[in-house]
Amino acid sequence: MKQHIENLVQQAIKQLQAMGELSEIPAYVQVEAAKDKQHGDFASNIALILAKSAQKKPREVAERILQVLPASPKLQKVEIAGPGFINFFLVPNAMSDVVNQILSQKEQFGRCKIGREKRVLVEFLSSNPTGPLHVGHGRHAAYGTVVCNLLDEVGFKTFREYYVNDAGRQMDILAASVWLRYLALCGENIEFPANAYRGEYVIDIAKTIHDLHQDHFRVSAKQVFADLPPDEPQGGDKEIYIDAVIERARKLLGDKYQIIFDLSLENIMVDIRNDMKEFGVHYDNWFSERQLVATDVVDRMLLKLKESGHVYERDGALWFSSTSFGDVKDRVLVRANGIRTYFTNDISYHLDKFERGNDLAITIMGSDHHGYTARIKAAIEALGINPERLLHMLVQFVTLYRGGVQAQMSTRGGNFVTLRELRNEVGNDVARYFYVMRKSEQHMDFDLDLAKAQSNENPVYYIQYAYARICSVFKQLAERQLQFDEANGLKHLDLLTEPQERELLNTLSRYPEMIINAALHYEPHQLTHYLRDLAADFHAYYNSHQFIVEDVGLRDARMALVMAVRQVLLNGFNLLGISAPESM
RNA sequence: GCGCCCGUAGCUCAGUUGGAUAGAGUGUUGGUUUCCGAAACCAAAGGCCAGAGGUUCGAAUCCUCUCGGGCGCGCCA
Repeated sequence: MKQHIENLVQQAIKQLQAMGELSEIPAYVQVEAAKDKQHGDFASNIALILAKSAQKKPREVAERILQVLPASPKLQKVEIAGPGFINFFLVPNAMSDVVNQILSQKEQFGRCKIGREKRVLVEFLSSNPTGPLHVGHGRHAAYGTVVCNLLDEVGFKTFREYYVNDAGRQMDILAASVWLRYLALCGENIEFPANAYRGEYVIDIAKTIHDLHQDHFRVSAKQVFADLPPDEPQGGDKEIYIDAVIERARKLLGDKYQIIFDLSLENIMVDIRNDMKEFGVHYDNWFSERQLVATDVVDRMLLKLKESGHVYERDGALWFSSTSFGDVKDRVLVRANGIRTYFTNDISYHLDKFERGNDLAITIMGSDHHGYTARIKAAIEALGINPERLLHMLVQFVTLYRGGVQAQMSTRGGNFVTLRELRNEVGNDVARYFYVMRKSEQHMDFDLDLAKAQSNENPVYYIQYAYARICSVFKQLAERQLQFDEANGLKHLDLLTEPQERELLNTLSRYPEMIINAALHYEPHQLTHYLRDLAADFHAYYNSHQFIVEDVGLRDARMALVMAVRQVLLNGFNLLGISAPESM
């Protein structure tokens, strides 16, 4: 409908241009749903925009547009208001056709092809596999999934990937932590390093290993700690100390070190995969940094970068002059000790993404890493790839609130730490919905009391209740031995003239454009807001009119409308990944 | 110190390339059920869009500055 009116206006101004009354016309005509019912159903500010170049008063321009505006059976009246807005009033059931569309297109309603099957690799979450996922990660998982769903819905081909950072120092710290816990289980007297991973899960992994291999990896505590530098509590440096512990573990364990390392990694990854599976988050690929490093892609990348002329040596290290591409300082690729940085591997990973034939690569990451985007884009550009093909979406932190006060989030504190605990407490649907109902770059307060409220306060139940209510109406119809005749309903859509029905038709017809907007801006919250609106329109309708009435034509028409509402709710739920309960 | 993000109702937040009287939820107050599910609906109250300048027909939105909050600025990942 919006499109229809835009076309009419477009035709009108083209004609005026042909008549020499307008010099330049804008690339597109802006028509939007009027906020105030007194302003009709749609409004356009086109006359205000054209006024300057036409050197006329806005209202005069509007007059001229109206005079040449093509007639349409959908329009009841068109008028000029305020400083020069053109308000369009539709005939009472101009929108009713949308019911027809929804009921015939079903789950296809809202899909389109503007993505033109472009391939988009979306990397999200990608946390270090050094522990279970916590509540902050949940937001990444939910946001990433829904963004992908939206992109697929408008015709892109997404590929969902988790980059497993299994190659860095953090992993060695984990392996060492597990080993020390394991030694304690063997009966050794272990002083746990200040900088080691202290979570319960480390002990669990150690137990698993001990159950499996008994004392196979046992070394006396005396050997482990002999001649190590002092740890932080003893006045030393915890970083230096933990590195020394790792070195010692490698030396004492030899080949067995890798077994501990792999078992630790495997345990964490199994946990993360299960967590994601339970949360309904699907990945097409789990991309291992270690496997990446094992290929020649890093070497090839470095060669290409050198050929680009933006690489130099200084202080024994190899540098990339990212400042040539707008970064604030140059970055090290290969350290003086010969070891490549995380950055180097990551550039290679990104090169690989594009070599795999993706048109676009989206990285969803924590906003605390925003300083990282400039250098990686710089590297991509240096490699001859258009940096606009790489997009970074930032996700802000999550703060939990319980009883109005901030819940403890530290690893030590007993309250929520993990995503799994949150899901168990509030349920997957609520967690999913809450995570995406705020703009991603907005810092989020997660109110646990609200999330757990099985009542009117909870926005998830509000929209699910609308769905269940509609299902209930159809059950009621059957109980009264009545049939719903869809064809008959569609034939009588012109009977839907109540204000609540108009409102509902209006909201339903907004759905496709809302999906496009949400997808193209990577904003799932637009969908949650829309569903809230739709549910509210339905509840208002429900409370003011009976659907199951004597008049068969009216009854079928109303049932058709309500069925269309149910379909759109379902489509939205599917995109969000929440359930559609037929009763609650 | 430099850079990025943010500041909208008591609270949590929308506000789509600048548009008409800035909107929801929640909370507060009052009302609605012989009727398909009251997890609902209706109504009232609640605002100097952090502050000050500027751009123009028109600013929550764009520019500059100030204040206040978050996050970055490793040969870590």
